[in-house]
Amino acid sequence: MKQSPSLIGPSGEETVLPTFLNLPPDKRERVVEAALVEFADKGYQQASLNTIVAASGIAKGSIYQYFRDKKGFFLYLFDFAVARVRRTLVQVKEASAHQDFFTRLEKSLLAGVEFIRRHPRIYGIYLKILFDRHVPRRDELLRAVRRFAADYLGSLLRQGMARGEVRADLPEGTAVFILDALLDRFLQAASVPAFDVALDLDRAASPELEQRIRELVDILRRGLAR
Amino acid sequence: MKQSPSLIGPSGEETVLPTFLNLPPDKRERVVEAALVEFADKGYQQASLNTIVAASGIAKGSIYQYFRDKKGFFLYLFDFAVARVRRTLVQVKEASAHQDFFTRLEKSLLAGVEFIRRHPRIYGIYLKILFDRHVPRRDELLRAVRRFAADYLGSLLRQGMARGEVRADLPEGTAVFILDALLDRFLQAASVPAFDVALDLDRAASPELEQRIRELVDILRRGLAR
DNA sequence: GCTTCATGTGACCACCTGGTCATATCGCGC
DNA sequence: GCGCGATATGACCAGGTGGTCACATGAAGC
Repeated sequence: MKQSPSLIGPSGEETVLPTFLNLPPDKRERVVEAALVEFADKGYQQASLNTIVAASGIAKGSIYQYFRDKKGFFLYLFDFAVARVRRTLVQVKEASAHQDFFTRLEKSLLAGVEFIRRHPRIYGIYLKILFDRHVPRRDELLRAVRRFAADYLGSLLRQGMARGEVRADLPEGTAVFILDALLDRFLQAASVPAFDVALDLDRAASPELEQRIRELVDILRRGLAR
Repeated sequence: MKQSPSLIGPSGEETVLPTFLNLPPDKRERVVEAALVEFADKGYQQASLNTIVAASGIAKGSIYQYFRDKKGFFLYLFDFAVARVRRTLVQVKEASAHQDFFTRLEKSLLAGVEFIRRHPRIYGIYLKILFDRHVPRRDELLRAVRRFAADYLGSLLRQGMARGEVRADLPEGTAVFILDALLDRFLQAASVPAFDVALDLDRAASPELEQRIRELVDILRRGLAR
Protein backbone atom coordinates (compact mmCIF):
# COMPACT_ATOMS: atom_id res chain seq x y z
CA MET A 1 0.00 0.00 0.00
CA LYS A 2 2.87 2.37 -0.75
CA GLN A 3 1.28 5.27 -2.58
CA SER A 4 4.25 7.53 -3.20
CA PRO A 5 3.13 8.73 -6.69
CA SER A 6 0.19 10.61 -5.14
CA LEU A 7 2.14 12.67 -2.68
CA ILE A 8 1.92 15.61 -5.03
CA GLY A 9 -1.52 15.97 -6.61
CA PRO A 10 -1.94 16.81 -10.29
CA SER A 11 -1.85 20.57 -9.71
CA GLY A 12 1.05 20.64 -7.34
CA GLU A 13 -0.95 20.81 -4.11
CA GLU A 14 -0.47 18.26 -1.43
CA THR A 15 -3.23 15.77 -1.28
CA VAL A 16 -1.63 13.65 1.42
CA LEU A 17 0.83 14.63 4.13
CA PRO A 18 3.92 12.66 5.17
CA THR A 19 2.47 11.65 8.54
CA PHE A 20 -0.11 9.53 6.79
CA LEU A 21 2.51 7.68 4.80
CA ASN A 22 4.46 6.96 7.96
CA LEU A 23 1.54 5.29 9.65
CA PRO A 24 1.53 1.58 10.37
CA PRO A 25 -0.26 -0.14 7.45
CA ASP A 26 -3.22 -1.38 9.47
CA LYS A 27 -3.89 2.10 10.74
CA ARG A 28 -3.65 3.56 7.26
CA GLU A 29 -6.09 0.96 5.99
CA ARG A 30 -8.51 1.83 8.75
CA VAL A 31 -8.55 5.44 7.62
CA VAL A 32 -8.90 4.55 3.96
CA GLU A 33 -11.65 2.04 4.58
CA ALA A 34 -13.73 4.40 6.72
CA ALA A 35 -13.34 7.14 4.13
CA LEU A 36 -14.23 4.84 1.23
CA VAL A 37 -17.41 3.83 3.00
CA GLU A 38 -18.44 7.40 3.67
CA PHE A 39 -17.51 9.02 0.36
CA ALA A 40 -19.02 6.17 -1.65
CA ASP A 41 -22.29 6.36 0.25
CA LYS A 42 -22.71 10.09 0.66
CA GLY A 43 -20.69 11.61 -2.17
CA TYR A 44 -18.18 14.38 -1.63
CA GLN A 45 -20.44 17.12 -0.28
CA GLN A 46 -22.53 15.08 2.12
CA ALA A 47 -19.70 12.89 3.34
CA SER A 48 -18.87 13.90 6.88
CA LEU A 49 -15.38 13.84 8.31
CA ASN A 50 -16.97 13.38 11.71
CA THR A 51 -18.44 10.10 10.52
CA ILE A 52 -15.06 8.97 9.19
CA VAL A 53 -13.49 9.98 12.51
CA ALA A 54 -16.02 7.93 14.47
CA ALA A 55 -15.72 4.89 12.20
CA SER A 56 -11.94 4.83 12.11
CA GLY A 57 -11.26 5.66 15.76
CA ILE A 58 -8.82 8.36 14.67
CA ALA A 59 -8.94 11.79 16.27
CA LYS A 60 -10.37 14.65 14.22
CA GLY A 61 -7.19 16.67 14.52
CA SER A 62 -5.13 13.76 13.29
CA ILE A 63 -7.04 13.61 10.04
CA TYR A 64 -5.73 17.12 9.36
CA GLN A 65 -2.23 15.86 9.95
CA TYR A 66 -2.73 13.24 7.25
CA PHE A 67 -4.49 15.39 4.67
CA ARG A 68 -4.59 19.13 4.35
CA ASP A 69 -8.37 19.24 4.17
CA LYS A 70 -11.44 17.31 3.10
CA LYS A 71 -10.71 17.98 -0.54
CA GLY A 72 -7.21 16.59 -0.24
CA PHE A 73 -8.56 13.52 1.50
CA PHE A 74 -11.08 12.95 -1.24
CA LEU A 75 -8.57 13.42 -4.07
CA TYR A 76 -6.24 10.93 -2.43
CA LEU A 77 -9.09 8.42 -2.17
CA PHE A 78 -10.09 8.94 -5.75
CA ASP A 79 -6.54 8.37 -6.94
CA PHE A 80 -6.42 5.19 -4.93
CA ALA A 81 -9.70 3.99 -6.41
CA VAL A 82 -8.73 4.75 -9.99
CA ALA A 83 -5.43 2.95 -9.68
CA ARG A 84 -7.27 -0.16 -8.55
CA VAL A 85 -9.62 -0.03 -11.53
CA ARG A 86 -6.82 0.45 -14.00
CA ARG A 87 -4.89 -2.50 -12.74
CA THR A 88 -7.91 -4.68 -13.27
CA LEU A 89 -8.63 -3.53 -16.79
CA VAL A 90 -5.02 -3.92 -17.85
CA GLN A 91 -5.08 -7.49 -16.56
CA VAL A 92 -8.26 -8.35 -18.43
CA LYS A 93 -6.90 -6.91 -21.62
CA GLU A 94 -3.72 -8.89 -21.43
CA ALA A 95 -5.40 -12.12 -20.38
CA SER A 96 -7.80 -12.01 -23.33
CA ALA A 97 -5.34 -10.77 -25.95
CA HIS A 98 -5.50 -13.98 -27.99
CA GLN A 99 -9.30 -14.05 -28.21
CA ASP A 100 -11.69 -12.51 -30.68
CA PHE A 101 -13.21 -9.10 -30.19
CA PHE A 102 -16.63 -10.26 -29.02
CA THR A 103 -15.19 -12.67 -26.52
CA ARG A 104 -12.97 -9.95 -25.17
CA LEU A 105 -15.99 -7.74 -24.82
CA GLU A 106 -17.79 -10.40 -22.83
CA LYS A 107 -14.74 -10.93 -20.67
CA SER A 108 -14.50 -7.20 -20.00
CA LEU A 109 -18.12 -7.04 -18.94
CA LEU A 110 -17.71 -10.05 -16.71
CA ALA A 111 -14.57 -8.66 -15.16
CA GLY A 112 -16.32 -5.35 -14.65
CA VAL A 113 -19.20 -6.96 -12.80
CA GLU A 114 -16.84 -9.02 -10.70
CA PHE A 115 -14.88 -5.90 -9.84
CA ILE A 116 -17.84 -3.81 -8.73
CA ARG A 117 -19.22 -6.66 -6.69
CA ARG A 118 -15.89 -7.05 -4.97
CA HIS A 119 -15.24 -3.32 -4.65
CA PRO A 120 -18.63 -1.65 -4.48
CA ARG A 121 -17.20 1.37 -2.75
CA ILE A 122 -14.68 2.09 -5.41
CA TYR A 123 -17.38 2.03 -8.02
CA GLY A 124 -19.63 4.04 -5.72
CA ILE A 125 -17.12 6.87 -5.52
CA TYR A 126 -17.01 7.05 -9.28
CA LEU A 127 -20.81 7.07 -9.56
CA LYS A 128 -21.04 9.88 -7.08
CA ILE A 129 -18.99 12.29 -9.15
CA LEU A 130 -20.83 11.75 -12.43
CA PHE A 131 -23.59 14.29 -11.93
CA ASP A 132 -22.26 16.49 -9.16
CA ARG A 133 -20.49 19.54 -10.50
CA HIS A 134 -19.54 20.57 -6.98
CA VAL A 135 -17.02 17.77 -6.55
CA PRO A 136 -13.51 19.27 -6.50
CA ARG A 137 -11.86 18.84 -9.90
CA ARG A 138 -14.82 16.84 -11.09
CA ASP A 139 -14.35 17.44 -14.80
CA GLU A 140 -10.68 16.59 -14.68
CA LEU A 141 -11.15 13.43 -12.62
CA LEU A 142 -14.01 12.21 -14.73
CA ARG A 143 -12.22 12.94 -17.96
CA ALA A 144 -9.24 10.89 -16.82
CA VAL A 145 -11.43 7.89 -16.03
CA ARG A 146 -13.49 8.19 -19.17
CA ARG A 147 -10.38 8.65 -21.28
CA PHE A 148 -8.94 5.47 -19.88
CA ALA A 149 -12.13 3.53 -20.60
CA ALA A 150 -12.39 4.94 -24.12
CA ASP A 151 -8.76 4.11 -24.87
CA TYR A 152 -9.24 0.60 -23.60
CA LEU A 153 -12.33 0.00 -25.71
CA GLY A 154 -10.91 1.83 -28.71
CA SER A 155 -7.88 -0.41 -28.61
CA LEU A 156 -10.05 -3.55 -28.46
CA LEU A 157 -12.07 -2.25 -31.36
CA ARG A 158 -9.08 -1.43 -33.55
CA GLN A 159 -7.59 -4.84 -32.88
CA GLY A 160 -10.92 -6.42 -33.79
CA MET A 161 -10.99 -4.46 -37.03
CA ALA A 162 -7.40 -5.39 -37.85
CA ARG A 163 -8.25 -9.06 -37.37
CA GLY A 164 -11.30 -8.83 -39.58
CA GLU A 165 -13.74 -9.52 -36.78
CA VAL A 166 -15.30 -6.06 -36.74
CA ARG A 167 -16.55 -3.98 -39.64
CA ALA A 168 -13.85 -1.58 -40.79
CA ASP A 169 -16.31 1.07 -42.01
CA LEU A 170 -17.52 1.99 -38.52
CA PRO A 171 -17.32 5.54 -37.25
CA GLU A 172 -14.89 4.80 -34.45
CA GLY A 173 -16.03 7.54 -32.07
CA THR A 174 -19.62 6.40 -32.15
CA ALA A 175 -18.72 2.73 -31.87
CA VAL A 176 -16.56 3.46 -28.82
CA PHE A 177 -19.36 5.54 -27.39
CA ILE A 178 -21.76 2.62 -27.70
CA LEU A 179 -19.39 0.13 -26.14
CA ASP A 180 -18.54 2.52 -23.35
CA ALA A 181 -22.19 3.33 -22.72
CA LEU A 182 -23.24 -0.30 -22.55
CA LEU A 183 -20.34 -1.37 -20.37
CA ASP A 184 -20.86 1.40 -17.86
CA ARG A 185 -24.63 1.04 -17.90
CA PHE A 186 -24.46 -2.68 -17.40
CA LEU A 187 -22.25 -2.14 -14.36
CA GLN A 188 -24.56 0.52 -13.01
CA ALA A 189 -27.59 -1.71 -13.44
CA ALA A 190 -25.77 -4.62 -11.76
CA SER A 191 -24.81 -2.37 -8.89
CA VAL A 192 -27.60 0.08 -8.16
CA PRO A 193 -31.19 -0.82 -7.20
CA ALA A 194 -34.21 0.27 -9.19
CA PHE A 195 -32.01 1.29 -12.05
CA ASP A 196 -32.99 -1.18 -14.63
CA VAL A 197 -36.53 -2.47 -14.94
CA ALA A 198 -35.90 -4.47 -18.10
CA LEU A 199 -33.51 -7.04 -16.61
CA ASP A 200 -33.30 -6.43 -12.83
CA LEU A 201 -29.57 -6.96 -12.95
CA ASP A 202 -28.90 -5.77 -9.42
CA ARG A 203 -30.56 -8.91 -8.12
CA ALA A 204 -29.17 -11.32 -10.69
CA ALA A 205 -26.90 -14.21 -9.81
CA SER A 206 -23.82 -14.97 -11.88
CA PRO A 207 -25.35 -17.42 -14.37
CA GLU A 208 -28.03 -14.92 -15.28
CA LEU A 209 -25.55 -12.08 -15.60
CA GLU A 210 -23.46 -14.22 -17.91
CA GLN A 211 -26.50 -15.00 -20.01
CA ARG A 212 -27.41 -11.35 -20.28
CA ILE A 213 -23.88 -10.45 -21.25
CA ARG A 214 -23.94 -13.06 -24.00
CA GLU A 215 -27.26 -11.72 -25.30
CA LEU A 216 -26.05 -8.15 -25.22
CA VAL A 217 -22.82 -8.92 -27.04
CA ASP A 218 -24.73 -10.98 -29.57
CA ILE A 219 -27.07 -8.12 -30.34
CA LEU A 220 -24.05 -5.87 -30.78
CA ARG A 221 -22.50 -8.41 -33.12
CA ARG A 222 -25.50 -8.89 -35.35
CA GLY A 223 -27.50 -5.72 -34.96
CA LEU A 224 -31.25 -5.34 -34.66
CA ALA A 225 -32.35 -5.27 -38.26
CA ARG A 226 -34.08 -8.14 -39.84
CA MET B 1 -50.46 24.99 -14.18
CA LYS B 2 -53.27 23.33 -12.26
CA GLN B 3 -51.71 20.36 -10.55
CA SER B 4 -54.60 18.88 -8.66
CA PRO B 5 -53.61 15.18 -9.22
CA SER B 6 -50.58 15.62 -6.94
CA LEU B 7 -52.42 16.93 -3.89
CA ILE B 8 -52.17 13.49 -2.33
CA GLY B 9 -48.78 11.86 -2.86
CA PRO B 10 -48.44 8.22 -3.80
CA SER B 11 -48.42 7.00 -0.19
CA GLY B 12 -51.26 9.15 1.05
CA GLU B 13 -49.14 11.90 2.59
CA GLU B 14 -49.61 15.46 1.56
CA THR B 15 -46.85 16.66 -0.72
CA VAL B 16 -48.43 20.02 -1.35
CA LEU B 17 -50.76 22.08 0.81
CA PRO B 18 -53.86 23.96 -0.37
CA THR B 19 -52.34 27.39 0.15
CA PHE B 20 -49.88 26.70 -2.62
CA LEU B 21 -52.59 25.78 -5.05
CA ASN B 22 -54.45 28.98 -4.22
CA LEU B 23 -51.51 31.18 -5.09
CA PRO B 24 -51.59 33.47 -8.09
CA PRO B 25 -49.95 31.59 -11.00
CA ASP B 26 -46.96 33.89 -11.35
CA LYS B 27 -46.15 33.48 -7.67
CA ARG B 28 -46.47 29.73 -7.89
CA GLU B 29 -44.14 29.67 -10.86
CA ARG B 30 -41.58 31.71 -8.95
CA VAL B 31 -41.52 29.09 -6.22
CA VAL B 32 -41.31 26.20 -8.66
CA GLU B 33 -38.60 27.79 -10.73
CA ALA B 34 -36.40 28.63 -7.74
CA ALA B 35 -36.81 25.10 -6.43
CA LEU B 36 -36.07 23.51 -9.80
CA VAL B 37 -32.85 25.47 -10.05
CA GLU B 38 -31.72 24.46 -6.58
CA PHE B 39 -32.72 20.80 -6.56
CA ALA B 40 -31.36 20.22 -10.07
CA ASP B 41 -28.02 21.76 -9.17
CA LYS B 42 -27.50 20.46 -5.67
CA GLY B 43 -29.58 17.31 -5.48
CA TYR B 44 -32.00 16.61 -2.67
CA GLN B 45 -29.64 16.57 0.30
CA GLN B 46 -27.52 19.58 -0.53
CA ALA B 47 -30.36 21.69 -1.87
CA SER B 48 -31.02 24.44 0.63
CA LEU B 49 -34.46 25.82 1.35
CA ASN B 50 -32.75 29.05 2.39
CA THR B 51 -31.42 29.40 -1.14
CA ILE B 52 -34.86 28.79 -2.60
CA VAL B 53 -36.27 31.35 -0.19
CA ALA B 54 -33.75 33.95 -1.24
CA ALA B 55 -34.19 33.28 -4.95
CA SER B 56 -37.96 33.31 -4.91
CA GLY B 57 -38.50 36.24 -2.54
CA ILE B 58 -40.91 34.11 -0.49
CA ALA B 59 -40.67 34.05 3.30
CA LYS B 60 -39.23 30.92 4.88
CA GLY B 61 -42.34 30.32 6.95
CA SER B 62 -44.53 30.58 3.88
CA ILE B 63 -42.74 27.69 2.22
CA TYR B 64 -43.98 25.57 5.11
CA GLN B 65 -47.50 26.74 4.38
CA TYR B 66 -47.14 25.46 0.83
CA PHE B 67 -45.43 22.14 1.52
CA ARG B 68 -45.23 20.19 4.72
CA ASP B 69 -41.47 19.88 4.61
CA LYS B 70 -38.47 19.71 2.29
CA LYS B 71 -39.34 16.18 1.31
CA GLY B 72 -42.85 17.14 0.31
CA PHE B 73 -41.52 20.03 -1.68
CA PHE B 74 -39.11 17.78 -3.52
CA LEU B 75 -41.70 15.09 -4.25
CA TYR B 76 -44.03 17.70 -5.68
CA LEU B 77 -41.24 18.99 -7.92
CA PHE B 78 -40.36 15.52 -9.08
CA ASP B 79 -43.97 14.79 -9.98
CA PHE B 80 -44.08 17.99 -11.93
CA ALA B 81 -40.87 17.11 -13.78
CA VAL B 82 -41.95 13.60 -14.66
CA ALA B 83 -45.28 14.73 -16.00
CA ARG B 84 -43.48 17.10 -18.36
CA VAL B 85 -41.22 14.32 -19.68
CA ARG B 86 -44.09 11.95 -20.23
CA ARG B 87 -46.05 14.43 -22.24
CA THR B 88 -43.09 14.85 -24.55
CA LEU B 89 -42.47 11.16 -25.09
CA VAL B 90 -46.12 10.46 -25.78
CA GLN B 91 -46.10 13.20 -28.40
CA VAL B 92 -43.02 11.83 -30.12
CA LYS B 93 -44.45 8.36 -30.20
CA GLU B 94 -47.67 9.47 -31.75
CA ALA B 95 -46.02 11.81 -34.24
CA SER B 96 -43.73 9.05 -35.53
CA ALA B 97 -46.26 6.23 -35.50
CA HIS B 98 -46.25 5.82 -39.29
CA GLN B 99 -42.47 5.56 -39.59
CA ASP B 100 -40.12 2.62 -39.41
CA PHE B 101 -38.51 1.49 -36.18
CA PHE B 102 -35.08 2.98 -36.81
CA THR B 103 -36.48 6.34 -37.82
CA ARG B 104 -38.60 6.38 -34.70
CA LEU B 105 -35.51 5.64 -32.67
CA GLU B 106 -33.70 8.58 -34.25
CA LYS B 107 -36.70 10.82 -33.63
CA SER B 108 -36.81 9.77 -30.00
CA LEU B 109 -33.15 10.56 -29.51
CA LEU B 110 -33.56 13.90 -31.22
CA ALA B 111 -36.62 14.75 -29.17
CA GLY B 112 -34.77 13.73 -26.04
CA VAL B 113 -31.87 16.02 -26.76
CA GLU B 114 -34.19 18.86 -27.59
CA PHE B 115 -36.05 18.32 -24.35
CA ILE B 116 -33.01 18.33 -22.09
CA ARG B 117 -31.63 21.37 -23.79
CA ARG B 118 -34.89 23.18 -23.29
CA HIS B 119 -35.46 21.84 -19.78
CA PRO B 120 -32.02 21.16 -18.31
CA ARG B 121 -33.33 21.41 -14.78
CA ILE B 122 -35.93 18.76 -15.22
CA TYR B 123 -33.31 16.40 -16.53
CA GLY B 124 -30.93 17.51 -13.78
CA ILE B 125 -33.36 16.50 -11.07
CA TYR B 126 -33.61 13.06 -12.57
CA LEU B 127 -29.84 12.69 -12.82
CA LYS B 128 -29.45 13.67 -9.20
CA ILE B 129 -31.50 10.77 -7.90
CA LEU B 130 -29.81 8.03 -9.89
CA PHE B 131 -26.98 7.29 -7.50
CA ASP B 132 -28.15 8.84 -4.26
CA ARG B 133 -29.89 6.34 -2.05
CA HIS B 134 -30.69 9.05 0.46
CA VAL B 135 -33.27 10.74 -1.76
CA PRO B 136 -36.73 10.21 -0.28
CA ARG B 137 -38.51 7.41 -2.13
CA ARG B 138 -35.63 7.14 -4.54
CA ASP B 139 -36.25 3.56 -5.64
CA GLU B 140 -39.91 4.12 -6.20
CA LEU B 141 -39.43 7.36 -8.11
CA LEU B 142 -36.69 5.94 -10.27
CA ARG B 143 -38.57 2.76 -10.98
CA ALA B 144 -41.55 4.75 -12.18
CA VAL B 145 -39.40 6.75 -14.60
CA ARG B 146 -37.44 3.74 -15.82
CA ARG B 147 -40.61 1.73 -16.22
CA PHE B 148 -42.08 4.42 -18.38
CA ALA B 149 -38.97 4.55 -20.57
CA ALA B 150 -38.81 0.75 -20.86
CA ASP B 151 -42.46 0.53 -21.81
CA TYR B 152 -42.03 3.22 -24.41
CA LEU B 153 -39.02 1.52 -26.00
CA GLY B 154 -40.51 -1.95 -25.62
CA SER B 155 -43.57 -0.80 -27.48
CA LEU B 156 -41.49 0.68 -30.30
CA LEU B 157 -39.52 -2.55 -30.50
CA ARG B 158 -42.55 -4.80 -30.63
CA GLN B 159 -44.11 -2.66 -33.31
CA GLY B 160 -40.84 -2.85 -35.26
CA MET B 161 -40.86 -6.61 -34.96
CA ALA B 162 -44.48 -6.87 -35.99
CA ARG B 163 -43.72 -4.82 -39.10
CA GLY B 164 -40.73 -6.99 -39.99
CA GLU B 165 -38.21 -4.22 -39.45
CA VAL B 166 -36.58 -5.76 -36.39
CA ARG B 167 -35.39 -9.35 -35.87
CA ALA B 168 -38.06 -11.34 -34.13
CA ASP B 169 -35.60 -13.65 -32.36
CA LEU B 170 -34.26 -10.95 -30.04
CA PRO B 171 -34.33 -11.41 -26.29
CA GLU B 172 -36.68 -8.52 -25.63
CA GLY B 173 -35.41 -7.60 -22.17
CA THR B 174 -31.84 -7.27 -23.36
CA ALA B 175 -32.81 -5.35 -26.48
CA VAL B 176 -34.84 -2.90 -24.41
CA PHE B 177 -31.93 -2.61 -22.02
CA ILE B 178 -29.62 -1.65 -24.86
CA LEU B 179 -31.98 0.91 -26.32
CA ASP B 180 -32.68 2.39 -22.92
CA ALA B 181 -29.00 2.49 -22.03
CA LEU B 182 -28.02 4.23 -25.24
CA LEU B 183 -30.87 6.72 -25.14
CA ASP B 184 -30.19 7.75 -21.57
CA ARG B 185 -26.45 7.79 -22.05
CA PHE B 186 -26.68 9.90 -25.15
CA LEU B 187 -28.76 12.42 -23.26
CA GLN B 188 -26.34 12.41 -20.36
CA ALA B 189 -23.39 12.93 -22.65
CA ALA B 190 -25.21 15.75 -24.44
CA SER B 191 -26.02 17.36 -21.14
CA VAL B 192 -23.13 16.87 -18.71
CA PRO B 193 -19.55 18.07 -19.24
CA ALA B 194 -16.57 15.72 -19.24
CA PHE B 195 -18.87 12.76 -19.54
CA ASP B 196 -18.02 11.54 -22.94
CA VAL B 197 -14.53 11.75 -24.33
CA ALA B 198 -15.30 9.80 -27.49
CA LEU B 199 -17.70 12.33 -29.05
CA ASP B 200 -17.76 15.45 -26.84
CA LEU B 201 -21.49 15.65 -27.22
CA ASP B 202 -22.00 18.31 -24.59
CA ARG B 203 -20.36 20.82 -26.88
CA ALA B 204 -21.93 19.61 -30.10
CA ALA B 205 -24.23 21.75 -32.23
CA SER B 206 -27.39 20.30 -33.71
CA PRO B 207 -26.00 19.13 -37.08
CA GLU B 208 -23.29 17.14 -35.34
CA LEU B 209 -25.72 15.65 -32.84
CA GLU B 210 -27.94 14.56 -35.70
CA GLN B 211 -24.99 12.97 -37.44
CA ARG B 212 -24.00 11.09 -34.29
CA ILE B 213 -27.54 9.88 -33.81
CA ARG B 214 -27.66 8.56 -37.36
CA GLU B 215 -24.36 6.75 -36.86
CA LEU B 216 -25.48 5.27 -33.59
CA VAL B 217 -28.78 4.04 -34.94
CA ASP B 218 -27.03 2.64 -38.00
CA ILE B 219 -24.65 0.63 -35.85
CA LEU B 220 -27.62 -0.69 -33.91
CA ARG B 221 -29.31 -1.62 -37.16
CA ARG B 222 -26.40 -3.50 -38.70
CA GLY B 223 -24.30 -4.59 -35.75
CA LEU B 224 -20.55 -4.58 -35.39
CA ALA B 225 -19.56 -7.84 -36.97
CA ARG B 226 -17.96 -8.03 -40.35
C1' DG C 1 -67.00 46.60 14.46
C1' DC C 2 -65.57 42.11 15.73
C1' DT C 3 -64.22 37.51 14.69
C1' DT C 4 -62.35 34.13 11.86
C1' DC C 5 -59.79 32.45 8.18
C1' DA C 6 -56.11 32.89 4.91
C1' DT C 7 -51.72 34.39 4.03
C1' DG C 8 -47.19 36.46 4.99
C1' DT C 9 -42.90 37.29 7.83
C1' DG C 10 -38.23 36.51 9.70
C1' DA C 11 -35.95 35.90 14.19
C1' DC C 12 -34.93 32.05 16.66
C1' DC C 13 -33.73 27.17 17.80
C1' DA C 14 -31.16 22.74 18.03
C1' DC C 15 -28.17 20.38 15.44
C1' DC C 16 -24.52 19.51 12.20
C1' DT C 17 -20.30 20.64 9.59
C1' DG C 18 -15.14 21.53 8.40
C1' DG C 19 -11.44 23.28 10.40
C1' DT C 20 -8.45 25.12 14.48
C1' DC C 21 -5.44 24.82 18.22
C1' DA C 22 -3.86 24.26 23.06
C1' DT C 23 -2.43 20.41 25.27
C1' DA C 24 -0.36 15.84 25.86
C1' DT C 25 2.79 11.87 25.11
C1' DC C 26 6.60 9.37 23.14
C1' DG C 27 11.10 8.52 21.18
C1' DC C 28 15.51 9.99 19.72
C1' DG C 29 19.72 12.62 19.75
C1' DC C 30 22.92 15.40 22.17
C1' DG D 1 18.04 15.25 31.57
C1' DC D 2 16.56 18.38 28.10
C1' DG D 3 14.94 19.80 23.67
C1' DC D 4 12.94 18.77 19.46
C1' DG D 5 10.21 16.42 16.22
C1' DA D 6 6.49 13.29 15.47
C1' DT D 7 2.08 12.00 16.59
C1' DA D 8 -2.39 12.07 19.04
C1' DT D 9 -6.46 14.36 21.14
C1' DG D 10 -11.05 16.54 21.45
C1' DA D 11 -13.20 20.91 22.94
C1' DC D 12 -14.20 24.83 20.59
C1' DC D 13 -15.47 28.00 16.76
C1' DA D 14 -18.09 30.24 12.95
C1' DG D 15 -21.19 29.19 9.61
C1' DG D 16 -24.93 26.69 7.65
C1' DT D 17 -29.30 23.85 7.81
C1' DG D 18 -34.49 22.50 8.33
C1' DG D 19 -38.07 23.66 10.87
C1' DT D 20 -40.90 26.53 14.43
C1' DC D 21 -43.77 30.05 15.95
C1' DA D 22 -45.19 34.63 17.70
C1' DC D 23 -46.69 38.31 15.36
C1' DA D 24 -48.80 40.88 11.48
C1' DT D 25 -52.09 42.10 7.73
C1' DG D 26 -56.13 41.72 4.81
C1' DA D 27 -60.61 40.09 3.45
C1' DA D 28 -65.10 38.20 4.28
C1' DG D 29 -69.07 37.14 7.03
C1' DC D 30 -72.15 38.22 10.74
